[in-house]
Amino acid sequence: MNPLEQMKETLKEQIRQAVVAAGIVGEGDLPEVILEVPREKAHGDFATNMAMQLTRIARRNPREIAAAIVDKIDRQKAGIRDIQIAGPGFINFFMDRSFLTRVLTEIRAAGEKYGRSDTGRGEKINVEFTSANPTGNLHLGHARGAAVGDALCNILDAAGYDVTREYYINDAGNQMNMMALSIEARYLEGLGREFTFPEDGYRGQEMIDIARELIRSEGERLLSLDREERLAYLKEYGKKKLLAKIESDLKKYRVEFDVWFSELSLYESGEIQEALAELKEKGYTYEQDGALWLRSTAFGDDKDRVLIKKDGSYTYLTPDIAYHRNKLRRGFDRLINIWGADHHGYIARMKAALAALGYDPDRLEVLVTQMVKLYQGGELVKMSKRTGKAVTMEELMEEVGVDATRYFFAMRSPDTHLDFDMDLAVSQSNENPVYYVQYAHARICSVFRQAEEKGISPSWEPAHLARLTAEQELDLMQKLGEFPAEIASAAQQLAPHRLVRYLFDLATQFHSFYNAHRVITDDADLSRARLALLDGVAQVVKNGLKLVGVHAPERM
RNA sequence: GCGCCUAUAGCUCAGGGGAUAGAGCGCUGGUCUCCGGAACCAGGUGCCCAGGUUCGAAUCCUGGUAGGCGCGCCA
Repeated sequence: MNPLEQMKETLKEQIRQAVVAAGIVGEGDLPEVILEVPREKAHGDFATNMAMQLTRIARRNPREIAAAIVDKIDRQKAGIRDIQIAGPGFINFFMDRSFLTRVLTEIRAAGEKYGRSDTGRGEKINVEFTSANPTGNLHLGHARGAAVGDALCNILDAAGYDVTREYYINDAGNQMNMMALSIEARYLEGLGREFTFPEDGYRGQEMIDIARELIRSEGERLLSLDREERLAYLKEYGKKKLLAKIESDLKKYRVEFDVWFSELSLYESGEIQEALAELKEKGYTYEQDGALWLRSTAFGDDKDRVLIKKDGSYTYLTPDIAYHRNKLRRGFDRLINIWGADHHGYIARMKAALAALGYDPDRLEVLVTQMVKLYQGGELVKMSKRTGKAVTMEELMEEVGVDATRYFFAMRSPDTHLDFDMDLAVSQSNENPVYYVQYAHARICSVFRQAEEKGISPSWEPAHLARLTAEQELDLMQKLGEFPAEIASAAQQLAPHRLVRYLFDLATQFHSFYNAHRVITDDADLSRARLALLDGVAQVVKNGLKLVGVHAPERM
């Protein structure tokens, strides 16, 4: 626990004791102490609404209650400089802030590990994201899911959860046959043979590229195979190629998965049959119109769902049930799925299926990322899956860059409909928020280069750090002290964008400080202390950006 | 028709029971003999509508309105 958190805990304990000592309520009825950092400086370093929370129980005026509590607080023990009762009954605490310099010592000692905590207590979480079908390249929407998913995983990991990143490969459904047919058509086309492009085929450029590659390596050999054999070959070949491309795109995007889980493997292992058998045994299936149905309405779904079609094949849902069952049987406490908004209608049936299998459906949490609209030159860029016209993730990385792309996606709440402004993201200017945060880091590195030339080094000697008494310095140290709690709260709320917000605010505080104070001065002790402060800021910016998947450059 | 998401400043978005609702962009003006001006400081109009719960609602509930996305024995 860092010094700031220690101070908050001590204060909370003092408040609890004071409430009881004042005889307002018994220990058992004590509400949780909520301690917040007020927006207004004039409202102190911390504030609690305890007195207002107690009005109903105590049946007294909140300001009176507040006065009674304040009277019993041991100011010295809690390191309090002043207490004020304000507004409807807030108790505002003004702390002795000299202890804040200890935050810098803490950061220095922890280095890259600063910010980590054990809030998650090693809870095992499986996060499944991206999971695009191996029928084409990753595009804009996948880039959002990947940025959010990976940042979330990093944050959960830093907060002490045991995280597994997983990609579900849909390599068994009809879409794979369609992929093979699409490549076949392009192959025939490339060889100048007669062909008909399948009606719902994939029209992306990647199908043409794969066909061309095949023509180079195989020539006309595939023509001699019988149709079934040829399509089987193309299916396998295409899958390998497309998956390799997906994996390499993600790697460029700085996302790496722990598990690539094949849907096909569920057929081979017999787990689909097992899952079906369990559902049948528990009595949640029935036959109708020649199909096998899941009675998902028994668990809050809109309608029942088909598991086995009239033709004997599975619907998409069936292997997916087996897959989620598999994840739970692997021992994960929680499953988090990140899905695009176009799949949100699927949540209810998946949860229903888990409930039917006897699992608590709340163990599955689905984060839905809303649609991304791309703007370029002030115009909406239209995309169409049918014609294969879409902005790919690769293009995005090339044109915008990984840092800006990931920052842009991570900085928004997943459930907001996002307007992605290409011009803004590309612009190497002060309009672009990603540079603002990175610049804080680069600027500090530059100061350190200057300091080194002059032979001045940072110092964490308490006597030197005690020189950091300016308000902006104390505020900065407090902000740095909040970093671990920010990570923990972003993890608990599954909200990576909160962390991005924090980093932006930290950068603002730093730039503001930097413009108001010189770091390298004639006062050697003060200079050394300020360098220690800058070291702390740089470390936190770097650690924070890393969680978002963004580099912290030393020069820009 | 039903379900999910969204509605906050001119634009893009934070805030999700608490004090005077914030930030970026854009606009206007200012700061620097000095460590990087991709910086800093100052300037302002706003919680879609109507009810309800509460000491207190932008936040929670109900009902509307508007936009997005779904609603297949496709995946």
